[in-house]
Amino acid sequence: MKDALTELLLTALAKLVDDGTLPEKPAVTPQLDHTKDPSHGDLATNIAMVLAKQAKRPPRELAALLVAALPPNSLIDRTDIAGPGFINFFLSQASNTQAIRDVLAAGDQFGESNIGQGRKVQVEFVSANPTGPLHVGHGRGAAIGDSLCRLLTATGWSVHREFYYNDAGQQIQNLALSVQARALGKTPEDPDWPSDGYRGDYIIDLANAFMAQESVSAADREITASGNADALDDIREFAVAWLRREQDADLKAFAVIFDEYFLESSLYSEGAVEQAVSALERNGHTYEDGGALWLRSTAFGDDKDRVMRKREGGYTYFVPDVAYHLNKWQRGFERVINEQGADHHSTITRVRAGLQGLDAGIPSGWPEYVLHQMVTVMRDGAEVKLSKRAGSYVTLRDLIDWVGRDATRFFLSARAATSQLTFDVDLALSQSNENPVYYIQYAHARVCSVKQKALGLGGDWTPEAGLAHLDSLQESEALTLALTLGRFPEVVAGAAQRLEPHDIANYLRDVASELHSFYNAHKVIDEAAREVSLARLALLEATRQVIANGLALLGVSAPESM
RNA sequence: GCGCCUGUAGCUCAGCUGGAUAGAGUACCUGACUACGAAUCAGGCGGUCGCACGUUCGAAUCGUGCCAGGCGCGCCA
Repeated sequence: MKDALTELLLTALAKLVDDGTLPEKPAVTPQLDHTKDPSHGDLATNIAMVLAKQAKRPPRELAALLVAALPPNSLIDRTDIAGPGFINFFLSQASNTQAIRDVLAAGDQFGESNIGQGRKVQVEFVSANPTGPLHVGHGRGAAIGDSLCRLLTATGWSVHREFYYNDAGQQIQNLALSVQARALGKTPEDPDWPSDGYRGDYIIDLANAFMAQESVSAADREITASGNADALDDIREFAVAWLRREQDADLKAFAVIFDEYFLESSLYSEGAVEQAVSALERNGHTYEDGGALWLRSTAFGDDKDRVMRKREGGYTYFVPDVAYHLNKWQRGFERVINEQGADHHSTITRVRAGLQGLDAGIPSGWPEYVLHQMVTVMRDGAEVKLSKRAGSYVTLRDLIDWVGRDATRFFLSARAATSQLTFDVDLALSQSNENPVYYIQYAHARVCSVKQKALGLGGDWTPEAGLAHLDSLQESEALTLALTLGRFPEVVAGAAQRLEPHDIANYLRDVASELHSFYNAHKVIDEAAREVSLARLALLEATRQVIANGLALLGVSAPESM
């Protein structure tokens, strides 16, 4: 719809260039916006104000010339010149209801596009180390990252979902020592409990499973415990697999899947870390000082230079990260998006600096980052800080257990990632009009119910039959809704382009609201008025489809009854 | 002290690649079920868009400076 109107405007502009009103072909394509106020029409453009200066005419006069130059068409009912020089377009009834045809024709593919043209993009998200259950921050990352993947897929990208973790570092050593201590009957209160040990109750379960020689299989590994409490390597390996399995269970409950799990340890074992370091040395971006090897990251915009190899020999944490990203680049991902908590934002400059220093032809803004701010959980009017199981933090599993998967996903992805998020457990739990998830799902279920009733009448009481009578849709509520449905592809494309899944949640709120308004104002099934009834049925089915498609992008279910 | 994010209605938040009287939910008040799902709808109340300058025909949106909150500033990961 927007595109068709843009074409008309371009034709009109070309005509004005021909007759000398405009000195040259405008460099910008006209901007068309959906209006907030119905008295401003359905779509509006500010192009006359933008071009007023070079046309050397007042905006309103230019607008009038532009309107006069519009080719004849069936899209526009009438136009209006308003305010300082806006051109308002009032769409024809047929344009308004076109979306209904489009939706029913495309079905669950409505909203999709081929903007990505099949190009590869890798999205790394969650990337939790296997030292404990996933916390709410990981949950936010999982919800946002997964929705980003769905949005990118819907817009024609070939998406690779990756989870990166460290299975061999100091934190894992602390984990193994903690499990061993539990296996030997110690508690965190004992004086010889490992310093920096993990204190959560899950360590007890883990130790018991190890001693019972249990077998565990996670998405990317499986192992049987030796049950030998003296064998720290055995414990380490088992603990990692056990926690990976735990995390997989949580991710599965959250409907989040990955194509690949990438181990930090593999970067060492396959020499990728050493190769990256040598390349940086060879390119002259390093120097030694105080027994350590430094990266001259200030040459790439960092505040200060960073230590790469510590005096005692080990590499600092960002070095394998550089090697990892070089690996991503070498795998052919010219586009990479990392979704992570904002508390790690300081690594961005370092990793990019390291990548630049490799002289591997990597663009300076690569990879892209989506950072989410912190989540605080509120319940009964107070902040919840502890989980029984994990001890020091609220887990993703806690949230799912409390409010269910749909509400958890919706709440975690319905806000801009850049905003701190307050997760109100009581609100997410309420089965009432207070809860936006139910509000949207209710709209879907309501349509399903009406559709069932219509289909029960037999004959041609189907949404498809209504397509022949769309011109009988005349009420403002119906036309408003139809126009909103037609915006869905733009909304999806915009959310994917800006990497902002919360746009979808906001849009669905609007759709549900307009559906409910229409529904309350007009009876859908009236056997005495077949044509308009069938047309309304088609409108409802199109609405249902758009809600289902939108919820799918958020990983939220679209129930037929509630 | 430095960097990043945030500051919009009592509360939770949209709007932020500049556009027309600043939106939604919630809370509060008033109405609507002998109707296909009232988990709904209609109406009302409620805002110096943190503050101040600046750019612009036009600023919540862009720039600068303050103020407030969060996160990060390790030879920890």
